[in-house]
Amino acid sequence: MGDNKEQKEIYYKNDLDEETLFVISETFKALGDPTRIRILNLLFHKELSVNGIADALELKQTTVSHQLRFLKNLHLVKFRREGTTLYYSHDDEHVMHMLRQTVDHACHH
Amino acid sequence: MGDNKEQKEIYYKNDLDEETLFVISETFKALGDPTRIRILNLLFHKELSVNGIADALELKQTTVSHQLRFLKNLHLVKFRREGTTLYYSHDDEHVMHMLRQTVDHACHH
DNA sequence: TGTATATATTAGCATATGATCATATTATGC
DNA sequence: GCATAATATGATCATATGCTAATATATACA
Repeated sequence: MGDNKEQKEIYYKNDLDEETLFVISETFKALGDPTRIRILNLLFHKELSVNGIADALELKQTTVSHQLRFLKNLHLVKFRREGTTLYYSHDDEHVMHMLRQTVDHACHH
Repeated sequence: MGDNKEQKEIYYKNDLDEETLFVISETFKALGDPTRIRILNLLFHKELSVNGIADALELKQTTVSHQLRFLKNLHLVKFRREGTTLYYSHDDEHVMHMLRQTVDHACHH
């Protein structure tokens, strides 16, 4: 490896430690399912209730709820309560940015 | 939605069509497995033979071969032949960039 | 042709995943 | 308290996924 640009060069290990690997793969796994992609894409602009998401995407309430729990565990979405209604919104700029980039990449092709 | 920055604003659909959805989810699925992440991370710097990858990551040759086929089908890696040896290297800058970003994101935490 | 090396393919199995149904929880208003 | 609306949870099932062993293919070279 060259010695130029040493200040900007970052050394990357040939292999990743188990914990890092787990975090990375879980993050990408979250984006590796059509239903979750649709939900996150929908939440790109606006917050929505569980039933709001279900109606917009023509999914069962229970399906949406399960996937939202999955996304919430990974801190990719958050929610606020208003009475009995929970309004969900996205909660990870990095992931949303990657999703947007990849949507663009896929569309312009 | 505002009318400002109209030239740079892009309209995104509330829902994605099936084909786009498939491409996106397959791409992220590829990055959603620890073994494939390790292989791509290893190929970030250099090209390597199948056995080279297997040795570096302490994986079976057949495991590496299977995952390379998976990645090749998605055009994420390519190879060149030299005798009986196949040297694999990465073949998708966008995906490699996302991977690097996410590795950084996961490490600095 | 035969042998050795490198890689690919097939088949099997164990586990993970995602959708659905039924049911439970939570909050509101009467 | 009771009824209703919104959401969450648990269990089940079919399918997807990933690793492995065994086998096949391909190339080089004697």
